[in-house]
Amino acid sequence: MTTGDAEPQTRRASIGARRNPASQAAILSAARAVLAEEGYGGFSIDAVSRRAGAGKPTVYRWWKTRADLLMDVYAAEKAALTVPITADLARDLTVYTEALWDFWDETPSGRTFRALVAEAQDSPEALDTLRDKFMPERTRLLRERFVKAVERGQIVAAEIEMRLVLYLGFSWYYVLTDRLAEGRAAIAPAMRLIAAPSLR
Amino acid sequence: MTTGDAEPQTRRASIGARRNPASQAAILSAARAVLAEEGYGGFSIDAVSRRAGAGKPTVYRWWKTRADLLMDVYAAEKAALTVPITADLARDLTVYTEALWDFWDETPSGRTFRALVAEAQDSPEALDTLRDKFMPERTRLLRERFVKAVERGQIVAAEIEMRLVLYLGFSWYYVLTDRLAEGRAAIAPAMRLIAAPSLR
DNA sequence: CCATAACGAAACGATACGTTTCGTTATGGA
DNA sequence: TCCATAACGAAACGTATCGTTTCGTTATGG
Repeated sequence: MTTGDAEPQTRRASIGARRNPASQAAILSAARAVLAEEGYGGFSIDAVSRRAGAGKPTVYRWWKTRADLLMDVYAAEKAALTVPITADLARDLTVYTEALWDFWDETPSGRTFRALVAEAQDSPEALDTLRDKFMPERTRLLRERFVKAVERGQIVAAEIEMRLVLYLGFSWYYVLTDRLAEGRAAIAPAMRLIAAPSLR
Repeated sequence: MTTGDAEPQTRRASIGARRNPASQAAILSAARAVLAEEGYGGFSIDAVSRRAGAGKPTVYRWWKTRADLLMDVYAAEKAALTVPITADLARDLTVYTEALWDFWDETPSGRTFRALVAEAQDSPEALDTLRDKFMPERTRLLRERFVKAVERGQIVAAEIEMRLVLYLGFSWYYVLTDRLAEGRAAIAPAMRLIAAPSLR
């Protein structure tokens, strides 16, 4: 109860032979709160279900694995983040990255993201989820911006993947070492390098 | 016993009122084998001590935390990796990175590295160890190469940190998503970008 | 009206945590 | 030579979490 996510005292009884969305919402909210307060180390299904006032079977009914729950916690923040789209790729990337890092800082999402990456090292299934579902969804707009830059003739198509990974790795490194604040000043110059015109 | 790291059947009894280095060696070897075969998910102190034929107190006597043990497992591989030093930074980085990725692929070190990063998301102490001890040791030679490039007037000093993080993030992304094989072709062009001359 | 299914609670048997207790071993200073 | 000392492996400690099962309760929807 140290955050505003106080769960109701009243028991959430059955509403009949169908799933209760209120249970799903309570669990998501509890998961968010646990991550914010305890980080990945304190994130257990037991802790989440306790805090949500839900039974563990209810948690597993809605989410098969911890990774699935983490992904939904991340998605639930529904950040109003879009990648700007001008003719200046470096500038667009800089604006987006600064907003993303703010988002990671000001919500539990940074910790959720770190938890997802950690979870992916624990289980191959979680890694597949991260690689084949989470990342593609989250990098779609970003990739489009690189495609546009190709169409403008600024960079070559064969380098899209390489530049995208340079971009992602840069943010991953800072968030995974919990040094977002220290890396702030490096964003703009890094984006200029990542968006630099292909030579020759 | 599915690797060559078979542990002795003979019990390692006390050798008196002092630590037995054979126990340390057996535990390191067992930790290496567990990581290679089970990955981070199967890496527990129980599993390691069982495999080493050692008591858990012996493990904790030599290593305070799992992160400390993981760091020693990584260090024990003592890769014969050095960063070449010519006037061509991009080429030096490419040669080094390809060797590093081979090393990560051919030894349990890739998995050990992934385990370390995951462990750092679990505990703040492990993160400190990774950030303040492990990474500085592992990136010393790398940083020196960037310094040399500055001395040659190829890049500006203020960009060293930014370029180093671009470099590290690139490898982190591929190893943490278990996609080293797929990223191989991107190494050389990425290194050319990271080592590109500072403009103006 | 009643078969159905989700609900919270509690307990299950495993496994891992980090620590303690035990009997055994052999050192190294008195 | 003797003996306090400390590390050894083994086993057990109490606690926590895993994913599952069992239970009585609830209220739907065919």
